[in-house]
Amino acid sequence: MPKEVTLRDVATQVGVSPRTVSRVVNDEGGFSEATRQKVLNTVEQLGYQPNMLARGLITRRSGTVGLVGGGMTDPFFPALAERIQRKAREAGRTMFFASTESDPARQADVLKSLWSHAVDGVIVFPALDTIDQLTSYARRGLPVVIVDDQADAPNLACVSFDLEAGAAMATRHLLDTGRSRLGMIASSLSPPRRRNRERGFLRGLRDSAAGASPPEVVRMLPTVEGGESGMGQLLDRRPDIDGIFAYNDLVAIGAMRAAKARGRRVPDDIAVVGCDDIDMSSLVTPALTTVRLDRPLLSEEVTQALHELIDAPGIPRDPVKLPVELVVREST
Amino acid sequence: MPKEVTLRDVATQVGVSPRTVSRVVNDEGGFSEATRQKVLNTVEQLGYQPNMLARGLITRRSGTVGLVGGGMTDPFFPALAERIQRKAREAGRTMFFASTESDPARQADVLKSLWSHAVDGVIVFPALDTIDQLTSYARRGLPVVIVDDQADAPNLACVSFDLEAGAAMATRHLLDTGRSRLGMIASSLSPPRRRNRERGFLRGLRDSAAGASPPEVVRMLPTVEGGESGMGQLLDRRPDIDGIFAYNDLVAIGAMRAAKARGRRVPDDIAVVGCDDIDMSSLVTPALTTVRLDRPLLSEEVTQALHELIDAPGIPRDPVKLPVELVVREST
DNA sequence: GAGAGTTACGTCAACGTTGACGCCAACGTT
DNA sequence: AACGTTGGCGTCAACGTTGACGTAACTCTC
Repeated sequence: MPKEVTLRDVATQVGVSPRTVSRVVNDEGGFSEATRQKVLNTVEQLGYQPNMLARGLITRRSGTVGLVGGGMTDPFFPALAERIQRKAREAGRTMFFASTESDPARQADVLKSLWSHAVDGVIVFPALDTIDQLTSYARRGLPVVIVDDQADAPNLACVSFDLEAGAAMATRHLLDTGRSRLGMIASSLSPPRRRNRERGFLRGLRDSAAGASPPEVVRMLPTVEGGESGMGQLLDRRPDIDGIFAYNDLVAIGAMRAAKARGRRVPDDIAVVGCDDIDMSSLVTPALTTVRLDRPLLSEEVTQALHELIDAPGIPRDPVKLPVELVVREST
Repeated sequence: MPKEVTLRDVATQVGVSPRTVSRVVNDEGGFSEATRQKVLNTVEQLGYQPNMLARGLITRRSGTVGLVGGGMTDPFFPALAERIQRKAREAGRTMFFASTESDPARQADVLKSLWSHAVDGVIVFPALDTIDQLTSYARRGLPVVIVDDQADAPNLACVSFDLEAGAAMATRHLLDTGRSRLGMIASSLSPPRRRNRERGFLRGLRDSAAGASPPEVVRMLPTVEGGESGMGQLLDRRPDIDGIFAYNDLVAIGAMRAAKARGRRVPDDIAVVGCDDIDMSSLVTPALTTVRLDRPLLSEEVTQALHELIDAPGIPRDPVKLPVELVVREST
């Protein structure tokens, strides 16, 4: 293979020292306009590309960020990942993507690998209860942005949606539209501290003056299949159930399928509310009422937090809590 | 920030030279069992992690691979990306992900960035007509696996689905089930060379003895919205149309929506066949008949090809063509 | 017991880049 | 005229690791 073009190659051709070429390439100043032109021309001509490994070895900045998530099977994540990646690229960084499959051990592997590749920072959708793992990295000097969980450490920022409020809104909407026997299909992958949706659901019920009967909650994998079996269990436990709040839209879609399969009509017999507002939710029949999470906003906040942590370390950051919105469609 | 633990730190603590530690860590041989134990213990104790930048600088292997795709909005891609990433990790490599947004210029940027990060190889879903761009990198020594297109160069492998056969199967299925006025919604992002689906569609029609009327083809963005407007155009051009082959499942779902919106029933009035078999396709109503692309198979072939190119360079590889399968559901 | 091979290390340079520092000429100030 | 300042560059070392090579001790062979 033809060896790479290096600073030295450009330097000898122009007739200056590598250091000067470096200065021009990084626009450090300290060179004349004439040399600048000559260097840039030669860079273009030879197709010089700086070697990020060498640069990173000395500056301790690799120009990369890691995105660590549970998996790409829930459409909410890819749509977000794409936006984050675009923003990272606009800031001149390249993105490592890594899936944890919601497994703390895998998350540990993934972080180890990213760390040894000297990423400048990571954005993490934490697997189960891994806050200690993450704060440990943050303390070792790695900028970490945690989505949908809270922690306090240097080099660490937290961004979440106000899912408790969202869940409460969804619940009140169910009650306001005449449902009174509610159930929730929650996620078996959320540790107690992160069960905001459940807290919001219960709060929404408590706040309501109406005499709704005590709610049923089941916990399932947050997938379509999980939603199907969750709905099955709820119907078994309480055949007269008439309103469901689902952990996310996939679960809600599964719940609607199971309801139909059992001869219940949505929304006539049972109302269903999801969470996330993935693209699919407006395409299914009936179109899903859901708590919309503003992905552009989240990606904006997350990347901004990360870039601030990287470029201005040491400044403590307050946790950010993003508002959510109820989108009423046909399923309620 | 606490400085990193290096080979030297381990070495001084154990009382050997850094080179010996390196030998143990990389299991090169040339050390006694006793030192091995001591080194490994100290590695563990100090939490030593090899610095991949330094290692990559000298070995010219960074332990990373790039995955370059058009975007994550089509669910086909994330599902594949996740499998590929898992296999890469099993092979000890970390994955860069980059989206080109189907724009050749962005693809060029992305490849440049990956190249300067010294990726060991890339898997590319090429944007439009960018074969020359890719072969150029391959010739410069970068292992490249191209999905769904063909090229010939050193360090380059091609893997595709036999979409022409798939499209022909879909078309014959439409004809065999009594449809005779067919239309196709193709993709405006496919350059002529890559219009296998269209070729297969037309071949399927030609091969059939039955006197089907000449087909209509429109080209749209391969999205739900594209499918909607494509269906609109087809119905305008030929109101009696009764069978549609869509570029992919998203387009097919859009087409079904548009058909319903215009009062046509699927499958009674119009049959629709998609392509890809994304998860969503079995969830919509009516469930979509589609040409299934075997994602596990593709990810297997693609990663195997890449790892062979990386680990055994110079061996020419024949293009791989993967079989497809028609899944008949309710939309036909 | 001399030569050859093997084992278990150490030494040194190099990968491509940037930080720290130094040098010289040109310029401005008093 | 002497002095500081600035612009424009070069030199050298260092980042953490591995490739190439050296070497001392030990083992085997006939």
